[in-house]
Amino acid sequence: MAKPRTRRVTTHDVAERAGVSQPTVSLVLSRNARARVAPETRERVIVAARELGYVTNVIARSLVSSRSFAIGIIVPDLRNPFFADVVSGAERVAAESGYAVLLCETREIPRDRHIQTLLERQVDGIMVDAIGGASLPAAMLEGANLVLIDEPPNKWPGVASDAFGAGRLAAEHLLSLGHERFGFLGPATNVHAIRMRERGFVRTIGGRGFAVSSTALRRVPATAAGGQVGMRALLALQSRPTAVFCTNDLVAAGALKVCSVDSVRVPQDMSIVGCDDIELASLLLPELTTVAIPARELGARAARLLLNRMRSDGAGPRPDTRPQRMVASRLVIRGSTAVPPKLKSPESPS
Amino acid sequence: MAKPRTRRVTTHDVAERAGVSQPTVSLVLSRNARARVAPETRERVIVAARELGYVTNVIARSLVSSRSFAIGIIVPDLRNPFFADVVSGAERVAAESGYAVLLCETREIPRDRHIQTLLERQVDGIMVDAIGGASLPAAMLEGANLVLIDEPPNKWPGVASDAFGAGRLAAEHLLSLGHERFGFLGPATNVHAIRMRERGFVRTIGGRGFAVSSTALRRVPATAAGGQVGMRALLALQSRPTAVFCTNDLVAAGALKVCSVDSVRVPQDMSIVGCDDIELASLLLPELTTVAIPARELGARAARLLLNRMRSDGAGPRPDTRPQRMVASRLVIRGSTAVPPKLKSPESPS
DNA sequence: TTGTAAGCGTTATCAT
DNA sequence: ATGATAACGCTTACAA
Repeated sequence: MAKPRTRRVTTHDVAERAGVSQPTVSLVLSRNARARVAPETRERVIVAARELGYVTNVIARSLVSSRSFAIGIIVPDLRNPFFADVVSGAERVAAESGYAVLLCETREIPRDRHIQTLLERQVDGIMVDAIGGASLPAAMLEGANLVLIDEPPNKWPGVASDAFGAGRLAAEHLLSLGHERFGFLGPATNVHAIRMRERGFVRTIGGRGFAVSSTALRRVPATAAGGQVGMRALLALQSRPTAVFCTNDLVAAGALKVCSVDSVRVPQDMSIVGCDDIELASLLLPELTTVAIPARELGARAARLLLNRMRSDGAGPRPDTRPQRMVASRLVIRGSTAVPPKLKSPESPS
Repeated sequence: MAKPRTRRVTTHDVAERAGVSQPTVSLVLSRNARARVAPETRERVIVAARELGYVTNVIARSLVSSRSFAIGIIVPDLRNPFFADVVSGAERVAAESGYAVLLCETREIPRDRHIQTLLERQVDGIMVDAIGGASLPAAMLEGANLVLIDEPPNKWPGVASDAFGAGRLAAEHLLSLGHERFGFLGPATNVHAIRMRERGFVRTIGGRGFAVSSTALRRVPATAAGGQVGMRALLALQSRPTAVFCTNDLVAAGALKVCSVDSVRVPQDMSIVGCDDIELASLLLPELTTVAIPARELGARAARLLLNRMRSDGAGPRPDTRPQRMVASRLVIRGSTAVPPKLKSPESPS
């Protein structure tokens, strides 16, 4: 009962108890099972280990093998459901492969500091999501195993959602409904995916001869509060848009709320399209039409890519630069979009 | 330019370049700065380290110091915004203290497997949130540094939200509005905090001579879908409750949606109270009256408690069992609650 | 098949 | 003030 201040149980302890040498224990307990050990010896070791409550010391293993069996993931803010999903997907894949995940948020701690500590911890790889891949400290990351999530193709490999396609899908949907006056709500940002959503939307609209007028393109933070501010501005416009694409669902939720409060009927008077398809989207009323970005899948793929590259590592200088994997976006039509209200156009006086 | 397959830069390399011994480098680079080294020597070492791009190997440090400077956190599912907040709060505190956070979700991988790998990685502490603290493998955790989040007081210390108080606040609010027929929507679960929310509500109602009739207490999953199922059942009841408390905001969101769809006006015909106060709550229309549980604060406190216990560790057998810290709940009155509709009571024929 | 010996990159305890 | 020297607990040749 009264254990004398439990010291760690090591392979030496197990060896002693089993009456074998320490390396033999190591062979039995850790090895790829392709270690050739006499069955009865093996058995003795296993029994001794269990009786002693032996726990592998991964730290020691890491030191000698130069692999930490840990990977890091850096995201802006876990409170954004989108990033929580990305992390969740990555964690799952990593854990299933026996890798630990070191979580880093850049909300309060600068990105490069996180990178520094991850490097010091000898992580076998790092995943970076949406935090300016272009400006990463290349020197520091010399030889590091890096995978970018939702960043532009770069000196590092990565996985990305089809952000341009997301904007395009939103635009095509609204165009097909017959809309002609469009608004856009989103932040001024250097996050690639966010920019591409906007570009996909604007370009597609433009390709049909329409445009998002400069007054109807509002720069607002990518939050629900931002969406409210933006939509209020749009509603105050001389000639309101009949359809608005929002950079993400949070913004769309804010926009939707302002409409409801101001008795602007959605979708009859105003169509709203979001992006991401977080759970929130289907809880609002009307339910939000949005473009689904498979965040969890994105994280999972990034982790898989990272694990693959780690395996193939050490095989000399790698040809690297595999093509960027694109994860398809998907339009989810729900209740916040419809045909535009009858326009009071010059030709048809009301 | 063409670096010859960069081998790791070690303190030996730095020592050689600086013309000092390896331990001296260690003294300069790592130590609490209270190392007594000649200023010029120190300078030479620092310069050499920078020129070589030296990066501390925390793994090696861990091995010798028997501390990994890492902590683990185990949560059910990061996709629940509540847990994302808990993790976020913990990560922040840990990172600020130089600790890495190993993230573990029990959604797909069993809890005890996570614990095992955490232990193998020699984490300095573990935080466990809402996953059955009572049933934790005590033997395995012998001597481990554990902090429970939102679990009942136990053989391990912990921090918890005032879950009973949350239920009580919801009840008092509805009682003060004059409600007399109550419903409750929540899961049958062994998660302590969830049970206590229910108990706080039911007991408080009961203390005023009212009760949640068995038909109005619906067991549904703690999800939006569950809330929908539950509310549909309540609406179908002979004598509907006029006020419903939901175990969390997700459930409340589902309930609210069903009401809207069925043209049951909230709050005029039906009052709904949620719990957690996740962002969603203020994005719905009407905005959700709810009991705020400071998830982020909960995570932050848990991390602080853990860090404190780690410091005070090694000081022999610890008296442990410090009192459980309770984080206060707070009622947030928004738009989903109001006085009950005029009742068609037996005494006053319509 | 198994034991001996070496070493991973630190920190820590000594002498010097 | 600094340099040998010895751990930390493990994996991996290599020898027996």
